[in-house]
Amino acid sequence: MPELPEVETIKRGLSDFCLKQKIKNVEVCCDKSFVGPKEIIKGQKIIRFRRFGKALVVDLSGEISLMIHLRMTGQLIYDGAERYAGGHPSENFVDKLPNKQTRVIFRLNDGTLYFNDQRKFGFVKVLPTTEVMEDKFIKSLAKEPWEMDEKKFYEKLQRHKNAPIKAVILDQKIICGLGNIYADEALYESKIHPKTLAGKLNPDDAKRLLIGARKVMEVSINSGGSTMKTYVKADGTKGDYLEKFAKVFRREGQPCLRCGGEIEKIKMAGRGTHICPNCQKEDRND
DNA sequence: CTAGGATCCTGTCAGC
DNA sequence: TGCTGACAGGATCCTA
Repeated sequence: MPELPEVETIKRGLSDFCLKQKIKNVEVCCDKSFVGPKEIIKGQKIIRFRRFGKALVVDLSGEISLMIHLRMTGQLIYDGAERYAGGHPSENFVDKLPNKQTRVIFRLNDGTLYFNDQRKFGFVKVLPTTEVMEDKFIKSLAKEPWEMDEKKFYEKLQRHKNAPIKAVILDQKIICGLGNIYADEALYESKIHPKTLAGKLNPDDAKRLLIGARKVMEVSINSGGSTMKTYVKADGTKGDYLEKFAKVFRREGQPCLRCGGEIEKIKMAGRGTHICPNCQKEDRND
């Protein structure tokens, strides 16, 4: 669901709307979605938002933090004088809230922050601010594409030489931030077939892939993420990476914007995978 | 250690 | 209409 660009966009948006607000009350509608004691966050003020890969961290006063992961279908929606919504795209962004998928409700001074999550894979976790960096998930994350050294990336790929490259770049412990959309887009950008074994890639391939990953995510962040819909002053701009910038994701049957060939959808590592079979050749005899 | 598949959960859609 | 299976922007756990 939300990948790095979407979480980054949420981070920026919520920083605008929720910073310095006090959490007056917390209502947990689904126990599975909330980990830790909820009582201790009541009365605390939101002082900072941070992002680690696809995880959002909300630092509160009193040395308490919330770690939020949206996984596949999570959404964060702030409803105040204006509405700001991000995460899994759905019409719920404009629906009445709370709704059937609302799992946690934060009552703030000037509005309400809803954590919605259809499939309940995501969660909000309470932990001391000092322990955020020790959190098992956050600690395990690899660097993001912008911080990743090209050589180190190539070396990492060699350590997974028998796995298809798409599966490798979806692993947050290898490179952090890519999900199903941006993995497909980055591979298309760098003209690498997703089934190519990581060990078959040469240093130049690795470099192109890394640069491609940075590029597709930057474009998305600059357009407000692929799924963001911000309803600011009711006229609302809408994040539209998929419609405007995705070159292969959900474009099966349509022409490749580079060669005119037909985009195909295949299945890989249990995920739908989009390629231009002409630009991304599977067989490499080098 | 790596690689691959099942699994968590709810909802929607295509095809009988 | 009703059922059934496939699929969904993620990550973990288990097995070989």
